[in-house]
Amino acid sequence: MPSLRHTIADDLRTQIITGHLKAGARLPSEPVLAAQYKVSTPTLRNALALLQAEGLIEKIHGKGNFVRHPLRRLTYTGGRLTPDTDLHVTIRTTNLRARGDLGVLLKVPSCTPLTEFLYLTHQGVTPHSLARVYVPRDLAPPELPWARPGLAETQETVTTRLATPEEASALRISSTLAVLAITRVSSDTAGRVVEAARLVLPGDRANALFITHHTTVERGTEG
Amino acid sequence: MPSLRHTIADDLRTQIITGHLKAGARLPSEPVLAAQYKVSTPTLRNALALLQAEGLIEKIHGKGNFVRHPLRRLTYTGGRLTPDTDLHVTIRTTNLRARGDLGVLLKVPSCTPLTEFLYLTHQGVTPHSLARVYVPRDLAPPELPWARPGLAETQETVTTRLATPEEASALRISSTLAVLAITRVSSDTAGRVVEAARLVLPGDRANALFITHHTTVERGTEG
DNA sequence: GAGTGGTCTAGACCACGAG
DNA sequence: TCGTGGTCTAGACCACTCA
Repeated sequence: MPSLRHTIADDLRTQIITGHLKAGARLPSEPVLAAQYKVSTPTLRNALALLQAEGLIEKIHGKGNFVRHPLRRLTYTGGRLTPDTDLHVTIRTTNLRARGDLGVLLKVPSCTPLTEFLYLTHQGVTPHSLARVYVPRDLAPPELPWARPGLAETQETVTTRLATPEEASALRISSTLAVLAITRVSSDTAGRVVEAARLVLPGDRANALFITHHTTVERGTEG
Repeated sequence: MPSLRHTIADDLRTQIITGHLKAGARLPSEPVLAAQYKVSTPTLRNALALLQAEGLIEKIHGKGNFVRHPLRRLTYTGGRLTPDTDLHVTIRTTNLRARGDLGVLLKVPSCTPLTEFLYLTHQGVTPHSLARVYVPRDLAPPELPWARPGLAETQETVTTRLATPEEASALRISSTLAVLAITRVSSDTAGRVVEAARLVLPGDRANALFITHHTTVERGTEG
């Protein structure tokens, strides 16, 4: 037996996909919709939360709920964001010292001098991704790490979790929205970690794409 | 100003991490906890939902809320699940025909005969991942696709979304829990799609790991 | 100030698990 | 049968946006 919120979400989803509700359109207010579906407002809000997680609607506090423009998805392609028109990047640089899990990630002792680059990308006025890139300060920092010669391997770990309140406000998303959290570690041929990065992408508008090119014969490297 | 649910989640999280609440222990019932924190039961449940999304607790209907054993995380490593002791796999084979997005994914015309492999992996009694693998029936199906010679490229797209009700019951997770959804497409040197797979991993207990080996010089392949 | 969504309350009833 | 979590109700109050 499907729950009420799923039934309502299914109905609204159909209206959006069929074009009955057009991209950019504002939905009726939550009390009005709740009355239409004969449910309480929390139940209606649960239904909208499902659509929000799917990236079909956008909730804007004080303004209303809006149908998202379809397929405006940000694609993270193994190592970098795909270039896109209308994409603005804000970078803030901070010097700090390794501590705790950051030291483990970079394989450096505690208190090693690091440089943190905080990237915040916007598409138009909409924030789209948040990245913290850490580089040991003794390594040449101004270049793009992935263009540096001697780079041997990049490991990327993808997980999903709910946005922290800080991320939610920086990315202007709900703190109940899941995000893709990517931890990227690049090392050179000597095994030294050249760069570590933590990326946060809103789950309702982001994909991560990884492409593996296979060589002719795959050796049986065990795991 | 932090919300009540975050404050409560922070407190419980601290108790779990410090070992004040031990792995496997059952938390007090939700009405009891709500009374302790002097909040309503929905608010307390919202706090627990945060911890559930982090993988710190497990909610079992009719039994209670339990502290999860730490770091029992399933890691999907670009192309396959890491072998693990105590891992059982159930496979169901179905013959069907391509339609809609499945045809697009496999780059075959509609109604092309396909074989679907439904994988359900368990760790002990706990379901851990759900995968649907599609192979065109005219290609040799019994082998493991990633061991087949002539395989040229694997593209994997990672997104996050909420579990569908069907996935939730198959994986025995809450339908409010985010999952990692991975679409994997493998093609051979001729550009034909050898295999397409849709994988679903519970977000509270799964990582996806991708390793890129860089060659000496990276050509400027544009995106 | 009017209208919107965000958070929270204090219940009710149902479905599941174990004795 | 009893206690558990899952769902839902009908409100209240606050924060944000815009006129």
